[in-house]
Amino acid sequence: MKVESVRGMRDILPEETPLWQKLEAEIRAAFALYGYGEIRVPLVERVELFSRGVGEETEVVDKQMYVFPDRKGLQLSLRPEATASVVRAYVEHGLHAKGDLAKLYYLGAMFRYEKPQLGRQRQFHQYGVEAIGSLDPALDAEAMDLAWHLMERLLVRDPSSEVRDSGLFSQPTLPGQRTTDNGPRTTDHGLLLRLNSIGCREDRPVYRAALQGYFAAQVGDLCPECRRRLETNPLRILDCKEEGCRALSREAPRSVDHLCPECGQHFADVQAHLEALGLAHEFDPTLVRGLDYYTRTVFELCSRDLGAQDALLGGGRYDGLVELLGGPPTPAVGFAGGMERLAIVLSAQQGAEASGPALDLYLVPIGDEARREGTKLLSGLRRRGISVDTDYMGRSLRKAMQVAGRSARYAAILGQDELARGEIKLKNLSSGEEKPVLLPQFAADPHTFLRTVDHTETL
RNA sequence: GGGAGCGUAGCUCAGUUGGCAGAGCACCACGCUGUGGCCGUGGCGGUCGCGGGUUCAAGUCCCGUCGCUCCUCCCA
Repeated sequence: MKVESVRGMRDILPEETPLWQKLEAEIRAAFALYGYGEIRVPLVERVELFSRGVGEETEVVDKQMYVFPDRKGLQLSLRPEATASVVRAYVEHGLHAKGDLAKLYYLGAMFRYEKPQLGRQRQFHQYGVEAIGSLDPALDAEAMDLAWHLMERLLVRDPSSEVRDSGLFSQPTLPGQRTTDNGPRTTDHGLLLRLNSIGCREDRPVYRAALQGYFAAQVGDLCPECRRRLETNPLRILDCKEEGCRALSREAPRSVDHLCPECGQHFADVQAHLEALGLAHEFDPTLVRGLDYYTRTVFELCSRDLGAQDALLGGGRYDGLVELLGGPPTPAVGFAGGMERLAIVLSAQQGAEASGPALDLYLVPIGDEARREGTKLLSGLRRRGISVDTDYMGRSLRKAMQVAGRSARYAAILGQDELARGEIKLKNLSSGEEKPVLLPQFAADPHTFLRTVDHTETL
């Protein structure tokens, strides 16, 4: 019986995992630089965490969330995002009682029931940060600076390597868009920060009513989906890509015109900090995010090189979520990004980058006695820090040498002749230099003896 | 959710109006009996995604289904 993977769930094979490991390492390093500590929360939560926290009417919860009963009938969800879980953990473990800003980051699998396509799986991976406990506009700016810094260290653009022709990333250059033919850059990575403020809990009903009033008067020009949104979630209309809806959205009331004095000042302060940081940002009055918990600042970091699906990560403030989930009133800000999208961009960038042999040494045994001796030798070498492997496929000497040539920097040949003399032959596989060494001494101090076949210049 | 294209060897793909299932790469053996990269010869490898239907005959035509990809949508 052949069982295949579930739709939208894919394997990441050893060929690809080094890329993911690099991604994860860069992300962890960047987060650590900004003072964030890792939190690991469960993949499974009670349904109501997301239906209440993220919002019943959001697309993510309403249409895309995996929901199932456990054996006792408890309704559970595979997490569609992590912010709600992190906040639950923050409240559950009383982190607010420590009276300090909690800076938490996570990295891991999320689940959304979507139609799979390149860079979008049903099990996908997100990284993100949550800074819980401060309303300081400088913290909003710091989150954006962190996002920007992370992309800078990942998206080092090499003009000699063309972005892979994947459709998603081969959109035609738009008018006014810069091309990549003006040499290496150290500061401009084609990044653009889109920014808006959607106000606090008090501002929202006022703005929502203003939007409803505006769109209701022109309901005939809205797409069917947006006619529904008019009642359930009028903010989402601003996000619609239908030309008719977009035209209306351009003239629609702006959330920034419905901010209370505190929110208006906060947004001004955030922008002032961004100016001070020198981050290129663009005010986008139609930017609203898909999840209900956002308040005040919302942002997306986009790449000018990615065409229509250009958002690398998104985030903002969620000053009401901690209280909503049973904690004290606590402001917070964070962002999340998709790993798959980064993996595609990175693999395009370093596709030609050849990695060296994975092993230090490959043992080529000839005959049964040598294989027995080899078993002992391998175990000892590994305990001395030499990465080493041997043939378990019964290959001929020639084939074993072939395998050695592509998987290791050195070969060690052990046969009847060598055993009789108490020796083993070491060979530098890039220079071809070869010499016999005494077996017990080599086993005791392999690093030194491997260097004795390094005299010839390697190409 | 709506629309389109594609599923043939481990991988990349040919396969004509329906008429014996193919190539390159990879793998294995040999040339070269104990020395890799190059070259040559041979070999292994297939429920043609799956299930029905039409037909003397289906990889090819029809219906269904699963999967992937693209557009749209949503977003990360």
